[in-house]
Amino acid sequence: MTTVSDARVVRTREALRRAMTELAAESPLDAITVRAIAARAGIGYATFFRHYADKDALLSEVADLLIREFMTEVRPLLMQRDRRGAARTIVYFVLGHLPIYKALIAGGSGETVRAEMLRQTLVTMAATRQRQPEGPLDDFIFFHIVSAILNQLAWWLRHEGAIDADAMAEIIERTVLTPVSDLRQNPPKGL
Amino acid sequence: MTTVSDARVVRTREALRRAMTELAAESPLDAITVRAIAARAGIGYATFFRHYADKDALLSEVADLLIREFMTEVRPLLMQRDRRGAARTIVYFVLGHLPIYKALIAGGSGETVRAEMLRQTLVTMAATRQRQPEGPLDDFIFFHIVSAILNQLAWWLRHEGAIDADAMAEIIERTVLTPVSDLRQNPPKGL
DNA sequence: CCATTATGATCCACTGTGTATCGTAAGTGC
DNA sequence: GCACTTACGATACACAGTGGATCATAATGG
Repeated sequence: MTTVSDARVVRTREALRRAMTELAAESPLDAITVRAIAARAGIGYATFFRHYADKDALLSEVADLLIREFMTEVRPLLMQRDRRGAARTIVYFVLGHLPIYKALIAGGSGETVRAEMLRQTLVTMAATRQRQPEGPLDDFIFFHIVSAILNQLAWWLRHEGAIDADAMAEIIERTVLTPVSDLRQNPPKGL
Repeated sequence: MTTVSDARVVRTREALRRAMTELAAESPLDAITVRAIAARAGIGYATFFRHYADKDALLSEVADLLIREFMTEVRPLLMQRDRRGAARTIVYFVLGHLPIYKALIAGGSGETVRAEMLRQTLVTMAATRQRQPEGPLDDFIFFHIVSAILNQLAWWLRHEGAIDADAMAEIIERTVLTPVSDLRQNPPKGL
């Protein structure tokens, strides 16, 4: 395959990721053609396939980079007990990278991208988990936290300005983090 | 267009809805072709287009029927203050119609179907709302309730048997309904 | 029973995908 | 700086899926 150290390759892939991000902000994923991505990136159509097997591979890479960046910042906060601090960090991190997160999480393809981010986050976290899950409840809780926060952020980014960042952090803490923490400490009987 | 009272039309459309439901349980939506739907339904390819403009129109109708059925049963419960009862009703209703809900909410196209159900539910509820939303928080809360419960049900149906119905109802009440109720009664300052 | 109308079969133009080829241009290593 | 390597753009292609059209056939409702 292509050499990764070649400056042309780096340029081309960056252009493709950028084009994908822009287009995903404007329209649903299945309305975006490979030709449109290539055209937006300013590269030839066939060249696209030298770098990515298909549209979804490119989307996966974009989502993956986003998740890595996000996790690096947010994970340390999740480990400590300060739920409000964690919520604030998440909200302000998104706010600090508004264009790309708005495009991908709340844009025309947000649906698909959130599903991909959820999938990759679950895989990543499963691999790097501190302690093993103690039962189905742990799996459920983790799934719920990630999907609920992603969906809440999507709403927030689509209604920019409707709720200020600190209020949003409080909402995430009170509607997701704290209830889930209570559930874990006092599980339903029968589990 | 086609006459709705003609027995042939009724039969054909039922066959198409059934085929769509079955196929949606098996594979992601964009992997399902109109030809496959027509073949599964036992009707001609071109006949499909006499009844639905495209695949998505059929999916919309299927989702719409599902939502009507669900709402008829669940809405009265949501109006009262008995949150645990409402959660139990939701869970047992889904359990009582397991095949179709499992197929559509948790199946191969669950992603797309949940998005469609969320969309249609928001539209329906906006039209029949008891009182007008009092601000952005009401909009947000409604979006969160519907999407969080749909996602939790999807997890539950995909991990059938992992959590029993009563425990699931308790979880929905404690992680969604009660926190949201608290939020509404005591909103973050600044809203 | 008969006029109506949905249906199945088939054909077609159109769009998007992914592969192959080939001459050109740019980058890399010495 | 120069030669070698490799990515690139352009183009052509087979293939799959879409949605519209036609027409003879069969089911339906009055």
